[in-house]
Amino acid sequence: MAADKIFEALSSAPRRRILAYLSKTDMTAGDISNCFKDMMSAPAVSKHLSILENAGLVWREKRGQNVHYGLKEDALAATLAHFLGEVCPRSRPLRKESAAAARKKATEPGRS
Amino acid sequence: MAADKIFEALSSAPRRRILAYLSKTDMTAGDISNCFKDMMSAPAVSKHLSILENAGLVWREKRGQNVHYGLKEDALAATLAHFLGEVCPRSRPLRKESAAAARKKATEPGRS
DNA sequence: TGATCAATAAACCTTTTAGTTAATTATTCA
DNA sequence: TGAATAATTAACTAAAAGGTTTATTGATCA
Repeated sequence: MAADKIFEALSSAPRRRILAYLSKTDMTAGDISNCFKDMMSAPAVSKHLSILENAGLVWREKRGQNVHYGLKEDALAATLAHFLGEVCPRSRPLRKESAAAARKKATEPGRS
Repeated sequence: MAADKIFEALSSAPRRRILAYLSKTDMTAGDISNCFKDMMSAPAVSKHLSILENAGLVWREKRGQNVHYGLKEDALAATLAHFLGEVCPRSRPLRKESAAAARKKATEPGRS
């Protein structure tokens, strides 16, 4: 199931931090690596990125020498909203609203 | 941080399944263990329950020989809504609504 | 009062995760 | 073309997760 990979990906604080960065702007692997330079090596960051990509939470695109990463908001919002709807009955109205937002977004242009 | 434990707790499919059960009704440890009887032993389920409790996602109460468990919806909803607000800008309206719902609930009677 | 049952704790084992350094691939540019 | 740079892959290690079986605790009841 897709949600398995997504929740697994979200279980790591560095990975959630990467998602937070990418929610503000797209970044290259090097940019992201720099944010963690006093915490872990570039290959470690690269692995986190591939886990996020594999979970469908980010896109990646090679441009010249660099690799750019960006957030796929909808995948994240849809999974969490679905889960909330399943587990928190009171949140079901939220889920509907989120689905509507996702639908609206899907008709707009742009990546992700 | 509290969110760390919560996301860690959510990264396991059996634990998410337990939360889904508890979203329908409170259950004893034995009830829950039964739902997993062909997948894992009772001590394994007990460990999952203690992880969920430690993350603040469920409450537990000993009644006679049994231990009853129940979902703490608000903790879950608040954490996921906060995270969504942080990472998915488009979801911020949802977050506000969720906060309002939690506030309203807080003024009502009842456990959790 | 001691046998039984529910639940958890302890001890242990195996697999997975998360990091490291060194090696590789692909691109740029002097 | 070949030196430098960005990013990833490979090989390895230490620690943590997740399961098992056995032992323990505490409540019930014949």
